[in-house]
Amino acid sequence: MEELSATAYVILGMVRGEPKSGYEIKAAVDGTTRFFWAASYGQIYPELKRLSEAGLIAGSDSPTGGRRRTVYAITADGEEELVAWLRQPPSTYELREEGLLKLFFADALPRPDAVEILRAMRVHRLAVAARLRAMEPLALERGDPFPLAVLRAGIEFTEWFADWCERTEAQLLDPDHEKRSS
Amino acid sequence: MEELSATAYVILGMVRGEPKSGYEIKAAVDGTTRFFWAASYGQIYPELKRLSEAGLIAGSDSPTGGRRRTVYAITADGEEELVAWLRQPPSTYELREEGLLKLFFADALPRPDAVEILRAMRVHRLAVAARLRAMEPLALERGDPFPLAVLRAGIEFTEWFADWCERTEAQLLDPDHEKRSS
DNA sequence: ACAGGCATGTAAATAGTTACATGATTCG
DNA sequence: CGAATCATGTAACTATTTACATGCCTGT
Repeated sequence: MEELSATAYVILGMVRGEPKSGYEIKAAVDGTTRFFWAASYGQIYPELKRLSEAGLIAGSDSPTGGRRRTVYAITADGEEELVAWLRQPPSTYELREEGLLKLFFADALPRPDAVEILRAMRVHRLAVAARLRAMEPLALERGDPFPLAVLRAGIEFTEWFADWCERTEAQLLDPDHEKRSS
Repeated sequence: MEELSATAYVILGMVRGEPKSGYEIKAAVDGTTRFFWAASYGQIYPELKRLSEAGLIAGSDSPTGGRRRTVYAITADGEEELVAWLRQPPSTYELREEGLLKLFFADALPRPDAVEILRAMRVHRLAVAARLRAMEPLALERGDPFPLAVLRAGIEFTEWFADWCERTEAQLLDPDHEKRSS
């Protein structure tokens, strides 16, 4: 058997516990892991078929009224595969941030426009932080320690980033006195 | 004219200032933006051809001895395109971190193995932080404020992340007394 | 002589997004 | 009734990595 894709493991992890439909998996991803690992229908549905054929998940019809619906449950093989993957040291780390890329080249802009990049980044991050903070009470209620920890990583990261933007903006406007208000 | 890819702008930004060969662009990316925006030869060389045909960069032969070599310089049109892109609010933000994904599903593992994920993440981040710190003196010498700011973002982020791993590990091992040593 | 770095490029595979098509159900 | 949501799926495109092929030049 070939290597599974990261999306395959996202699916395995998501259907562990309660079985889910493709639609529900997408919703779960959007509500939780989206901030550090996304998945689209174009990945999910074909992957569900592959995982099903490989025997790592099993689909069963579960229509809601006249609306056809297939929910997938993890199999023993699937659980084994998931756990084996979890035990391997993680190897994908990428902070894809167009704002940092633009800032890197901001020398090509007049100073006020360059600073504007930082302002835009900060505004965006503050909005994200608010959304994540709003999700925290729900995650707390659920009581699952790992998703909660991951959410808090997202919150802390986003707030740290917004703060970094603010500090860097100040430094660019007043470059000689970095240490004044420590 | 169609929209340009992010890689196209990376190239435009990299050849602004001194002209560079494809090989040098790759080296520059690996030495600087790699931590938040990478590019491979498979993207760079075809993109150089496209940008050249679009008149945004201009290549000129510049062999080193008998070794053929083409360096590309940005054109006025290219500079305009780059600046227009820099002025638009950034729109790609993604923290792709397999470790967080694994941690999210770590419920499937016995507790010590779950904690091991955090330890592996931390070890990795500490190694990255060391590499980035080693690059700081050079960036300081160069005196370009934007690349330096971006590098420092990388350092701060990496160190924050390593610290978060440590704190979260401690909390998972001793969940009831989160506030003891504030 | 040989290793390693400079240099250009392509092919194939994998990954991932976007847009669309289809149709049912629910809620206002 | 119409909009939103549930639900499944595909096609086309874009992005990205990996591996390979080729060949020159420099230092040991």
